[in-house]
Amino acid sequence: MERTGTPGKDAGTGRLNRRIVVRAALELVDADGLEALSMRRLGQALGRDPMALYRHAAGRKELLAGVVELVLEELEVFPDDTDWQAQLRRMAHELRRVCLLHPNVVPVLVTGPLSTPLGLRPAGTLKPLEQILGTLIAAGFTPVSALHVYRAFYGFLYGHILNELQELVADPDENEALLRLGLQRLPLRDFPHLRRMAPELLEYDGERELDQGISILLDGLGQQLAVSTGR
Amino acid sequence: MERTGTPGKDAGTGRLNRRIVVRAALELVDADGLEALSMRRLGQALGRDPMALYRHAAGRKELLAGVVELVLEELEVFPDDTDWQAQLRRMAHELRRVCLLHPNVVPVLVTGPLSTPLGLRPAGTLKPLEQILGTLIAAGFTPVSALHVYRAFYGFLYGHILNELQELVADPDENEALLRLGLQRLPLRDFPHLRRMAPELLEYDGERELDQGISILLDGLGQQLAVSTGR
DNA sequence: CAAGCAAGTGTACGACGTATGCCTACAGTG
DNA sequence: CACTGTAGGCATACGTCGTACACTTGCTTG
Repeated sequence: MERTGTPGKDAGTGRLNRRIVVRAALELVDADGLEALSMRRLGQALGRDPMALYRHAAGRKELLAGVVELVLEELEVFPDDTDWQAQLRRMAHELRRVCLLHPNVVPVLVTGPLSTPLGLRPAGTLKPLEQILGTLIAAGFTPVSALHVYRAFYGFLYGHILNELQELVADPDENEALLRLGLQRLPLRDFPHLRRMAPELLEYDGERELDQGISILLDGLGQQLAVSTGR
Repeated sequence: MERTGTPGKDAGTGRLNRRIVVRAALELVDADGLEALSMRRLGQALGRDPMALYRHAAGRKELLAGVVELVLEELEVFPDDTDWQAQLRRMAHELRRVCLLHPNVVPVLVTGPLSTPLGLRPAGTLKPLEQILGTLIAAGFTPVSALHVYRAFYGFLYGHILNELQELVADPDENEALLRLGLQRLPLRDFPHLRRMAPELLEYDGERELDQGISILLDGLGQQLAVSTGR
């Protein structure tokens, strides 16, 4: 089997392994989007026949699960901090950071769990759940309460990230024109408010929005905890 | 052009229009999932050549946007209510209800906006935004504040719905076995808490979870409003 | 060295979205 | 009535996709 003269840094030389394959997949997705990830394209990028990839990933879907796992591995884990609220805030910003680095992965990161029962998910994708459980249980929450907080927290977080990624645009000027035009096109009778909110819509600060959202959540949680403790 | 003898209720008889096409697409997705929706399958279901569908939808992606619009049309709009918090709670449950009716549509409902700027979205998909803006502005919020509340609220809502749909299972007994097995498979060192939380994980009440989440949000909002009003 | 296994490839199939050009039916107009 | 324009539909084909299956190659181990 001749392998010399194949283009690319590591492509075509040495044996593949799962990590190499998944990493190349992530690079492809980051560069050209989810739909650009085909087994043929990936095989080409690695200097291999596409069929070779099936030695390292069961199929395209499972490969994408590996990509998600790889992205979540980039989440930094923090030393134990006694302030669980500060911890949650940090985790939120960390997930935001990672998702902003890999915006094209977010759709599959967010919808993947819909088609994979928790018992079948790759361990790496369950790390955030374990992390929050650990943080909250260490802070005195019962496992049930910790789980409820996780659901509310991550529910909001995913929603926020989806919102923020919508605001990412290549060209802000072009976006403004498009938005104003699009809003004008809406029927006045049905959209009296939205039609005149272009300035507000154009002003978006994702980090601040996230901070405010987390504050709302934590305030509300604080109040609920006070209520259930005061009983 | 002979049209007689074509199977199906309305399939094959009369002219298509966009509504018929989009509705048939929704039925296909509801029955067999998003991936089952191909132009060929849809054409077959309608007793038409797949190429005929392009007269009514620009392409598959735009067709899916129409499906989402159709689903959002099912959201009931309520008479004006002076209690904006009760309104928000109702809207949340209404969206939940509709999403539970069409779980297969949720992935595209949630991720669609990532690839379509707001100015290019079908008007129907912007109805929820307008509704919340209207409700909050009528309750005295400024447009900016209303927009921020919308983002926090809908962010949480989408996250909650994604969570809840994960919990939908065909066979609860099989799910339990799978979950227990899956949790046991996790390394104890990395997942000390999650590994023993099968009972808690198995107990899920989506409606209650949503109610509690909304309460958390509204409490937190109430507190933030009190802070900014007390300035 | 031989056997076994992991990694890789050749070939092909069924399926996909949609470009392009042509056909049919119908409505409107002179 | 004949003609034109338009909406709806279809035939053909192309490039692309995921992956089944069988075979080949390379490496490791006894």
